[in-house]
Amino acid sequence: MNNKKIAELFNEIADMLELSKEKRIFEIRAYRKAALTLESMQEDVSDILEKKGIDGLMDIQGIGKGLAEKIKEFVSTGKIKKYVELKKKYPIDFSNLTRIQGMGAKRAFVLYTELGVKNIEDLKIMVKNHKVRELKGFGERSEREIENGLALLESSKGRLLLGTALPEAESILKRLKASGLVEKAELAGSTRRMKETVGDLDILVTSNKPQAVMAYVKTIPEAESVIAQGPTKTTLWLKIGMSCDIRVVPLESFGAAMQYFIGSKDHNVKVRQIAIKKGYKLNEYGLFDTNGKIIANENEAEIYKKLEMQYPEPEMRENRGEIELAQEGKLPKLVSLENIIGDLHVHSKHSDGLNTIEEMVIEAHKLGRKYIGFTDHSKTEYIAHGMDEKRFAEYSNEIDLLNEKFSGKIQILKSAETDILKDGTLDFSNESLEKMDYVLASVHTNINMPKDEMTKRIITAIESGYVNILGHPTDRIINQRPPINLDLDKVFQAAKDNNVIMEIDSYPDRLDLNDENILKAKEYSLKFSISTDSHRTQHLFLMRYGIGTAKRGWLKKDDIINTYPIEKLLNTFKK
DNA sequence: GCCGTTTTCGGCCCGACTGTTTTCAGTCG
Repeated sequence: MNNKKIAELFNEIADMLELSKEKRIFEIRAYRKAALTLESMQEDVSDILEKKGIDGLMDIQGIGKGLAEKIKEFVSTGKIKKYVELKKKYPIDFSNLTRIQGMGAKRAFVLYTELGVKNIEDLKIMVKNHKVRELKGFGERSEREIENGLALLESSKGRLLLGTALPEAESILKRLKASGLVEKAELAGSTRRMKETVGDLDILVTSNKPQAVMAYVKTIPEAESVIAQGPTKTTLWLKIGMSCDIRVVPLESFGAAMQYFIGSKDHNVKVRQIAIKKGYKLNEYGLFDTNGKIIANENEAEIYKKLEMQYPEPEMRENRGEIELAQEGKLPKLVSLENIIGDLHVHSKHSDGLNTIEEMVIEAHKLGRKYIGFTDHSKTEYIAHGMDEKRFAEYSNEIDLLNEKFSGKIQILKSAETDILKDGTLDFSNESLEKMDYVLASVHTNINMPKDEMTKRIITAIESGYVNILGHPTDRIINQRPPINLDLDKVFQAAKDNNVIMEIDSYPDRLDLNDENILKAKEYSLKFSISTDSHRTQHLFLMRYGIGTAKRGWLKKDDIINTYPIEKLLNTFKK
């Protein structure tokens, strides 16, 4: 993946430019913005170059001729000349040093010129020998902060999964609401936008006792230490290994604060630009006219309205075109958790699930599901106790019996998560496949195949005439395993031609397809199934993560097959 | 270095918190 490396280089170039005498702050900002964009992009820049050339790069928001050429230079030579030149002057490991809280390029440079610190290891030694506190602009306090930062860096695991962050945030919110000190407490930031990974938590509260709130938040059991605290904002370090900002705002500016703190940064910059064009000023306290008079502040939707825009749901706020749609009044009405009436990817004890089919069915019924499809593994998944044809027949009989038992309450569908084998064939006999209500097919083995072969393998399965849903299509595991090598355009086209549905696997470390790939799949007018990939009853609740991802991919109710009544659903599966 | 309904020049979001340089630069989001 070139994107991450180039992003790192761009950030370092920005760091080094910050040190030059002439203040090229907008050039610096351009590098940082491009780095941010590259980091969150799914498609590798080398693929873009290959397909569309340098123009393809320049189509990316925030990347113009200069940066596109630098990207191209990196892809073809592995280097960026400008970076190499600057690095001669500043032989400092900025990208790691600036990961320390409170350490930017300028402080890192002082450490280099005064103490010769080039990297984290050097810094550790200087901190240990108490050399840092002697520097001008640093003190004992700063040295201690750096020491803490170094320790933190070693213990932190980077961005946490949404599935870890969201429950933590909800537990803190619940505590704040129960404290009696706040009127409103809401989640903001990337967690509110349901981003698949989260760097820190942002919580917003309104209170007429901000001091008391600040005193209280230090004492919550989730907190390990206090990183910073002022009269209206506290930054905590949480035991789970991430920081959490808690801000107090007055009730009357709550809407403006929510708009600001939900982000994303890119979205906000653009919204503020729109405000400026209309002669307004927007900040976290409100929307103001030229005389400083408040136009809107208490209600978030009101702010968008005054800017002549529709209200975009938080999941869409990534500056990926939602602002323009909101201005035109053309935002889609996004799917919601309430629209979901079935789950089409569920495991039981018949393979690697923890619960029986009946236990899963009872839980799904409690959740209000109208149907549940079982998709235990096929025989190739021997570690997962996958089923052969004989065991599939037993499983099939059990489902028939349970359908009689639960008749009128919830319908149980018969399927299997059929492995797509190395050559693209399916891991069940056609006879067994024909007995299923639908076929979910996934790749689990030989995941390191070259792109052409992997694409061919999946398309072969799609064209078999048996597959209805392609399970976790890219097979990535967030923070652990990259996506398989696939030409998604070809796969999506084949899926379109063969009426195959794309899965959005809600399991928090999968979220596959992800938001960007969903947006791409939507261009092919594909349909989607949001499923939980449950392996125990508790997993049936994970649906909300898939919904969040679907909303980030701008999906509407009608795009999702498990919002359909059962008759319509079964029709969708007809070949 | 990017970008365009102020369009090829001249703008580019805005404020909080910290430490320490007592009036502000650096950092962060």
